[in-house]
Amino acid sequence: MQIRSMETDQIFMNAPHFDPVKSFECGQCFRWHQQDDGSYTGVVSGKVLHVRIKDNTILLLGTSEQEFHEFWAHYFDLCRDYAAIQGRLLTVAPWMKPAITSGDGIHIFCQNLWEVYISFIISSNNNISRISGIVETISRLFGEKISSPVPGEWYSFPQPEAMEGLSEQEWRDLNVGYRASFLVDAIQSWHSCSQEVDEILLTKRKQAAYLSSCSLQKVSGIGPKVASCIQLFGTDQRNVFPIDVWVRRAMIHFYYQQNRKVRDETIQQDALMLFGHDAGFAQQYLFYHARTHFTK
DNA sequence: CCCCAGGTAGGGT
DNA sequence: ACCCTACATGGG
Repeated sequence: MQIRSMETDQIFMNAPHFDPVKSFECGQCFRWHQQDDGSYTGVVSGKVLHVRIKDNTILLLGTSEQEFHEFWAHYFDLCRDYAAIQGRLLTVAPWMKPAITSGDGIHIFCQNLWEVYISFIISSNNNISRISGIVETISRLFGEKISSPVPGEWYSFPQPEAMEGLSEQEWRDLNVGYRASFLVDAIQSWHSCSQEVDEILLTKRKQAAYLSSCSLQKVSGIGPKVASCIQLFGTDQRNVFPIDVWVRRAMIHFYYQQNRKVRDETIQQDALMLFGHDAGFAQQYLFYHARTHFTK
């Protein structure tokens, strides 16, 4: 990874095996938006960043070299050896080749657990553009305005306290549909949920957050798929394999030889057995490949 | 009009 | 343990 800083608020970067656009588009995050010129702007932990790709170089606007090293490098997961992950995946599953080829450059971002928790409850039986729209709306209404060198109006993802008082009807008025009652329950349950994270943060020495799928699924609106997405994108657990319509199609296509009658539990078990601690990365490659190559 | 979307809950055999 | 369906909303 190479960094250089020509003027204030601006950084040039080269990183092998990191493709920001694929990473933004692989469905892990909902607050990175493409501008008309093809660049992306995102709001993360109260910070705004503008990302432009030019001549094989990544241009970052809105941050300093110090903040980049302290914050963005970790968020973009730049220290992980993705080539090694791909090598391990191909060793245990050569049929992953096409998915890895199309998804090469995807990084799994280190996102805020609370934001992931709420966003993926909204995601159930919903499409990505509408999920993004709802997340943007609640940020504008209940988040805090951010001042940034990046032109535009920006709002942070709301803190739990800012949404604690919302009634089911108020959620419905935000067009979340039947997920309104889920969200009321989820925000209520967050306290006990985050307490579990805190306890583990205190008892373990590493900066590792851990949440069990079981405890997550006690919350109404969180089933196996959403729970594993919260684990994968909101904690540092990577031995999880969220199964949605696209990943199911990809697994049926590549691994089960078109056998449509495979249960999700079976797919989950097989994937964890095969990929182990790399399961989350395998899942991202499969999801991205299916989304970009499968018509239906 | 239909079907689909990063699914889940609740009810039936 | 395994089906089946309703569920809001917007887009194709």
